[in-house]
Amino acid sequence: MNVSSLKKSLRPLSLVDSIHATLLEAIVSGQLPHGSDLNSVTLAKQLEVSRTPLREALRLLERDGLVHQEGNHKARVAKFSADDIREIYEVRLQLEAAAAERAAKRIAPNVLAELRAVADELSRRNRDVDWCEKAIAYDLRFHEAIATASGNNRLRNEIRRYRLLVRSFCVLTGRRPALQQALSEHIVILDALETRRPAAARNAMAAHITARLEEVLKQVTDAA
Amino acid sequence: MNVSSLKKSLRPLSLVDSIHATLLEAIVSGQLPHGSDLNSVTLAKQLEVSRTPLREALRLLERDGLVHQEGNHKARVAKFSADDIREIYEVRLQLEAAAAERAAKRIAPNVLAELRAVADELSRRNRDVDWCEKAIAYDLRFHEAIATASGNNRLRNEIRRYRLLVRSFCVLTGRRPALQQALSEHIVILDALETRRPAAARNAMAAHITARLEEVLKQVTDAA
DNA sequence: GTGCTGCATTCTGTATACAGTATGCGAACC
DNA sequence: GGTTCGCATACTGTATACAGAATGCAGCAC
Repeated sequence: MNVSSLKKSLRPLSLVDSIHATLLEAIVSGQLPHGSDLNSVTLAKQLEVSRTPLREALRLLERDGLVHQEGNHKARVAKFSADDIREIYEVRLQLEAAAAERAAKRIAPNVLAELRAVADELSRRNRDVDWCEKAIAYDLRFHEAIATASGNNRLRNEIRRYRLLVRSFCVLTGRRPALQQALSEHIVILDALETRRPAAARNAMAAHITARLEEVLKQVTDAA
Repeated sequence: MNVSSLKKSLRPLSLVDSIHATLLEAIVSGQLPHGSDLNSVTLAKQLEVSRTPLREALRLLERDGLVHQEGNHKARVAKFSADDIREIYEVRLQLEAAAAERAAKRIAPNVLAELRAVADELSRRNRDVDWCEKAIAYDLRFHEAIATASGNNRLRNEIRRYRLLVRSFCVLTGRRPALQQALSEHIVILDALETRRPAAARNAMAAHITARLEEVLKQVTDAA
């Protein structure tokens, strides 16, 4: 048996990492609304940790772009303007389009088959009660699979980072993303991947992300 | 007078930020060689700070990709394999190509004129004693100007982040980058920017970064 | 009543203290 | 002689303590 695979479970995340993960989840899930005050004393009490690891976690979140340090030494959950959202999607587009282009050459047939199978099922059974839930999980899996298939770990990490940001303002809008629409765009990308056309995959991914941006912007301006 | 513009100078960098900057400089300048041990007690003594802000700075450097946290709780200056370098340049290429494409539409004529003037001067006076120094400063300015002209702050920040990584292994190779070659590639990009051709700018930037990658890889494998 | 000043409170940033864990070396045993 | 166990040391991760800065409120002046 390969013992080294246990290492991770034996060595639990450092406090900093688990605080980071906890706050991350709280932010992207909307539990900590955009703009909320992050008082280190209060937060430390709530999380039952000391301020030292909490501070480190907050600094990481700042790097993630989810927390904004104000001039007067106050940390707040970041607020995103329409321009911020545009900027973020723009960078995300570049990263994911590159990943799709590379993935077209390298993605494993079984991964492709798996993605196609789920996409087909979602297309057929779009009246299921848990359809939304499944579709969201699929969306995650889809983008993650392509990011991984790019064969570039750093690219994959950057894509993950941006996915967090995007998730956080999907919650902000308070509405379900247009999953049905996204699914059909995914299928276009899948077609390109299956036929191993890098340029087509890039374009399809770019179109997908642009369309999602438009959707989010519409929701944001509607909400305002 | 606009007093708010003073704010930044009144509020000096936090200790964490200056430690971060100091170590960053030490790493990318080669003063702290790749692979060196980063003992928190020793480092804190050397920098005359306590371990708390130092730890935060180290974590940030880890996020920057310049420090690697090993399993046994040891921090080291990151070592980059040829594959790492390829991955980093790949991501950098996507970011900078996108910036160039956008900059072609938006870059201000006076910035363009300034870049062109320096490029011309460097082309003419390529025997000056301080030519290398000037050329390096120009390279920095060139990429920074384009990143800024992209009009996307996040994109610019990501580009800066990657430039640090790239700088750090230019030192690693222990050789001067091929500045003359880079300069002529810059001029191709400038041509595209001046004639406002986004696609051409993108392609020229992509070609430039690919060429730089090849150069660095050659130096790394030679050194090995 | 309105606005300024000074103090009390609170919060952040940094330093230090403490506990648990890894590391390296020497001694004992095979 | 080589290997293994155990201890001393050193280092990391977390908590706490302390100092300086910001905020808010009360009291005073106008």
